[in-house]
Amino acid sequence: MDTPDFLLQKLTELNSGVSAVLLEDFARAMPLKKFRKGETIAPAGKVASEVFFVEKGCVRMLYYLESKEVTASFFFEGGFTGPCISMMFKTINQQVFEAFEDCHIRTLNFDTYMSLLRQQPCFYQLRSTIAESIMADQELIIRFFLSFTPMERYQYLIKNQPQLFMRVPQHHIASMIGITPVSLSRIRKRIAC
Amino acid sequence: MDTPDFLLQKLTELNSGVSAVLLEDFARAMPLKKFRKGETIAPAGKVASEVFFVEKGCVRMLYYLESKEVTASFFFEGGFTGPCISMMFKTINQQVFEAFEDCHIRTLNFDTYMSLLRQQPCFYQLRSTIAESIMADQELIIRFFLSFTPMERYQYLIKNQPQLFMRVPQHHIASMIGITPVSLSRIRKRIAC
DNA sequence: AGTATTTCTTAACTTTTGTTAATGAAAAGC
DNA sequence: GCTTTTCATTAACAAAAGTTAAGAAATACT
Repeated sequence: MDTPDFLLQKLTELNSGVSAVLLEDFARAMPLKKFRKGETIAPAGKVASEVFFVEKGCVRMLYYLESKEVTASFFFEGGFTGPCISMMFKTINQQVFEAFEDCHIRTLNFDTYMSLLRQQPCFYQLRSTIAESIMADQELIIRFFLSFTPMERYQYLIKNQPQLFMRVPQHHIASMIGITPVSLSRIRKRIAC
Repeated sequence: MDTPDFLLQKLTELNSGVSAVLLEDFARAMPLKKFRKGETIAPAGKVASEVFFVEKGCVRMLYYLESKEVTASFFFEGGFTGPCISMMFKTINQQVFEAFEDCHIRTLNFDTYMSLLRQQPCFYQLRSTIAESIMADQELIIRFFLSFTPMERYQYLIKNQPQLFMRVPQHHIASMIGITPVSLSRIRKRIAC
């Protein structure tokens, strides 16, 4: 019913060096929560207390700025995400996470996390591995903005994140690329002709 | 003469939870290397074997793209940096690091790092802390690109990284912002009037 | 000190993006 | 099934950025 098999599989794939038995303990410490489409999984404005694993559904991460919102990214089945910075550094969270579809989310609570690390210091290996893999993803995104034009960014996403186009409307993709929906529409026309 | 006092201070400030004695061992494992202005500290195109601490001078990080180069960032005294992703995941390095001024760099070699972690597993705490602090920096940069216009990015840098403007020519700052030097010049004019 | 190089600015022109508004198509809600 | 809302496209115009080139100012080098 509520077995964390999928999470365990993804934890294993990280190759953190932590034993299978311990990874099971870790996975079991992440209870399942369900969210309806549109619900907020983590709000901005306060210190976050938990991070997530997407078991089913799709999560949108966005920033609010002067009453406007900017979509930063989407996370699908198998993804680790959440307001890590707010939770780890106890800062006010700026990253809003919302269920973009009906979602099954496994959550890792800060206190649970700390107690796991205290009991079993080799979970620090897992922590390093997760942080470093997020770091690698972010480095790609930064390079994406620094060295690609909006058109190249769009083509990059088509090639590298095709699932995005099956599940997310175009105006959110425009936002991720850093342009308006109207501009993306024009870019698509330029490519087609 | 060659004591790693400054590095030790910065390691301590990370508040990783690792004891002062062990941090000293860690700092001593990072030998000092000197680079002349313009020299390459880490090249692209091969798997990186070490990461850095800037003890003196200024390091530029850049990407090559179709014979063009894009400046991504600068690191000054007290900064941890280097081709972490290449070193940790054994991938071909894309991030070029060069001495932008004459530099004193302390280097952490991959094998040394691994042996420190093996001997003293609590260095994993340090590893997590460093990875998470880089993650926080990168998250800011992504937000910087997603939600600011070029002019707002320029104003953000003036406010938050004034040392940049004392030590780095403007065309490199334009590159970091994601625009051409000509455009930055126009933005400066718009702000002045 | 004098020359060469780098850096910044400005101009003119092209290309791209933002903005606003209107239209039609598709999807969601009841 | 019908209405409402969301979404993508297009047009027209304004604003901003890219490109190329030229010139001035600052810097580096010998």
